[in-house]
Amino acid sequence: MTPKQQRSAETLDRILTAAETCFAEHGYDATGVAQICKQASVSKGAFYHHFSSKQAVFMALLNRWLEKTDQQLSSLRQTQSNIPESIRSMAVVPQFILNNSVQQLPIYLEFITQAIREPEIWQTAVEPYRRYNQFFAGIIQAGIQEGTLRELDPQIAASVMISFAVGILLQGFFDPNGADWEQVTQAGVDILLSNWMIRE
Amino acid sequence: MTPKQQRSAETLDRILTAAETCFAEHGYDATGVAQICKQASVSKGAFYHHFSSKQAVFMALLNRWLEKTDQQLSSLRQTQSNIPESIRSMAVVPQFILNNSVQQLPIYLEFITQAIREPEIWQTAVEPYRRYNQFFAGIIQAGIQEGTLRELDPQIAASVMISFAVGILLQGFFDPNGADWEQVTQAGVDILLSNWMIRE
Amino acid sequence: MTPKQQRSAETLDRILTAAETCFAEHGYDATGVAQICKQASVSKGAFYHHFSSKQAVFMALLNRWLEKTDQQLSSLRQTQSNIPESIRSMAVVPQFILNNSVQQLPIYLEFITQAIREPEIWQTAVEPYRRYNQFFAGIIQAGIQEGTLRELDPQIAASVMISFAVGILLQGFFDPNGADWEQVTQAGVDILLSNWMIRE
Amino acid sequence: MTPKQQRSAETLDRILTAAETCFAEHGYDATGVAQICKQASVSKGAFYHHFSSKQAVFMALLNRWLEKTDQQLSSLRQTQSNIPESIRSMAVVPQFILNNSVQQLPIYLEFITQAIREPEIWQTAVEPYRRYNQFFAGIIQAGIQEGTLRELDPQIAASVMISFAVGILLQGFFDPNGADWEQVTQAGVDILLSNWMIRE
DNA sequence: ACTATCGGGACCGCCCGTTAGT
DNA sequence: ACTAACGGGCGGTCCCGATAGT
Repeated sequence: MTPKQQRSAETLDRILTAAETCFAEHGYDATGVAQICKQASVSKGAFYHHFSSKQAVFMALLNRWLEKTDQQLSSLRQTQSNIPESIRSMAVVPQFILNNSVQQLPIYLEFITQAIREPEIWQTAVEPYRRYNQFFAGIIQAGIQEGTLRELDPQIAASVMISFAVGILLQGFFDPNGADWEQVTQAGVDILLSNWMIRE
Repeated sequence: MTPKQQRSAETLDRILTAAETCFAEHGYDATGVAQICKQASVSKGAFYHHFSSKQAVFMALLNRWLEKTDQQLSSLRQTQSNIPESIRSMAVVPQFILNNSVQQLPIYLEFITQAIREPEIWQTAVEPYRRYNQFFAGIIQAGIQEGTLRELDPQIAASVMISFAVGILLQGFFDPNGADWEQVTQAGVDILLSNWMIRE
Repeated sequence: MTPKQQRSAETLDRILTAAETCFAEHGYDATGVAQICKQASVSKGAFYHHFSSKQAVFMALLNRWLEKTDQQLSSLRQTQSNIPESIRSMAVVPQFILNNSVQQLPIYLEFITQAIREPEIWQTAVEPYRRYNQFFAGIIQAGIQEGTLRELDPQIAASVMISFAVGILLQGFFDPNGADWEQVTQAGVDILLSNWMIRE
Repeated sequence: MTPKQQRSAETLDRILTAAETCFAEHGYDATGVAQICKQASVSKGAFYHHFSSKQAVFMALLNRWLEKTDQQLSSLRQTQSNIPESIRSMAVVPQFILNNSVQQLPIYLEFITQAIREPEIWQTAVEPYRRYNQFFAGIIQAGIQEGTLRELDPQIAASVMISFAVGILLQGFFDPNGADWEQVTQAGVDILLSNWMIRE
């Protein structure tokens, strides 16, 4: 890695981070390229050297997020205990997200909003999204095989679980004080497991 | 002079409808006032005669939607059967929405997105939102009283239920063919009720 | 004509005239819309209310010029004398143009240059251009019928005449002092007529 | 080091050729330096290593063209026959240009357009231009001396001839199918010679 | 109530040229 | 000799809103 390449990579990262901040704070449309450049202490020339358009930064941000999520998910699997315990421990995730990355959440909403209208964005997002579904379906499948979960359609079960999580996130995001989201999450997981687990 | 007022009301409605279409199709920011006017076959002057700004139309649209939702909710309650049956029958609602008003959905997402940043929008939206929660909490409360549901915190239960529904809507909207959302809804409702209902 | 319409027409004319000046002085590309607006004492909003783009002004200018040329040509025909005299008297035209509208000439060059690349411009320009050819062919035809010109192909003869005039204009424009263009014109016309006229 | 110099010369030529193509296709102003570099498969640094500015390439192109024209003109003189025949044989030149280098022609128009506004360009172009005039004047002078052309002002005659040719080129370029330019050229040359030649 | 004209700001994208580095 | 990264400014377009007039 020559010093030049390193500098270039730093610039690129500064732009991405600045863009993330700005988009999160003011939204994609309300954020100007000039604003991003200023925040990143980078000239417009540099900006357009690294990205072909404002959209491109948005896409890059999306990809960056998807990669990070991929990593976090795979690290989530390494639990030694049985599947039901595993699922129960996942109950902290929504709460964690709501507590730690509230400011990032508006961007995720915009990812979705844009994905509807920009086929390119949708294409980029839908593939990982479906993979995530498979990931959870796999966990449930494992639970069935290990004999701790009753026989159920893993795909459907995964979708139920994710729907529940997504709903909590969206509402916790929109109205953080409208409910005790921690309790709600807990209650939801309890209900799911009470139905899925095999009682001895 | 009634005919004049009527004409005025028609113009107003044309603007609102046009705005709804445009916002849904291209998004709030990407939609220009001129575009709305053209779609509504109305001059810009007329637009600004009826609305003080683009934001104002957006707010009006939001209010219109909230009112409609209010009506639909209250019509939902008039079920003669017992509460569990009532809830079970609600399972068709998400599917109905996904089938019939897909093109409207992007605008609801924008309502949320904007609500985060515009306190005025948030204020307008959060009150009805909480009311809806209460509405469902009330239903559950009724179920407990009528003896068909076990003792549970109505608020939490309502939130669980709504979270689940919201998650389904968001995903069914983002990836309609990613899962059989009808089955997922059915499965979710079954799980909830199996946990909530009092078994005899 | 209401006062409003009148004001609008004035604005439009101010823009056109300003654009003509700027284009002639600095060229189409080097002239900014802002510059035109400033010269015309008009806001950008007004500019884009009347014209959809910078190109549109250019086209309007072209049309304006073509119309003016149409008028001048038709007024040229009303000569009482015979055709050869008529043609001989036209010899003053190039000189007149070179003396009086030198500053306009760069625009005409740009009309041609752009016409090559913009089919829309070409379409607009080629029709009148061919009409002008017909006009001169008609004159020559008349000379043949009146018995002062020998039998010759009017189309070809007209093209020869016009080619000669165009060449003089282009060179007189590029290098005004490179030759005595008045004499050259005179000599050319003499040669043409000596060949075309019927000697008695 | 010869191989290095050769490589450098090749690069330079690639840039010039690429620039010629781009300028001809999109015009000087509409062509970006980046575009030229891409077409030449060369980096911007290399471009500015060889040329100080975009203008400089343009000038280099102009010079290249003038040199080539110089060569072609001098090769034109080597005719053994008498001057009138020589002139008559030149009638093929415009047709040849129109047939073979139509795509180059827009660039020549830009040479002229720019020459009007850039004194440096004008200076570069006007000297050869006048030399070309002298060249043709010399031919006519020779014709007079050899007794095949009548006594006439060689300068004026040359200008008449060139004007005619220039006019044909410009029109044949603007509207190739507007006339049979071959016939027009032929007719023009015939007229000129019928007037200039000494009849026996 | 409704229209046409207008004001001027601001945004995205690009462009020409420079420079640090190979 | 050649490259990639960068600087900063400008240009066309559009947009929201205001105003003068019907």
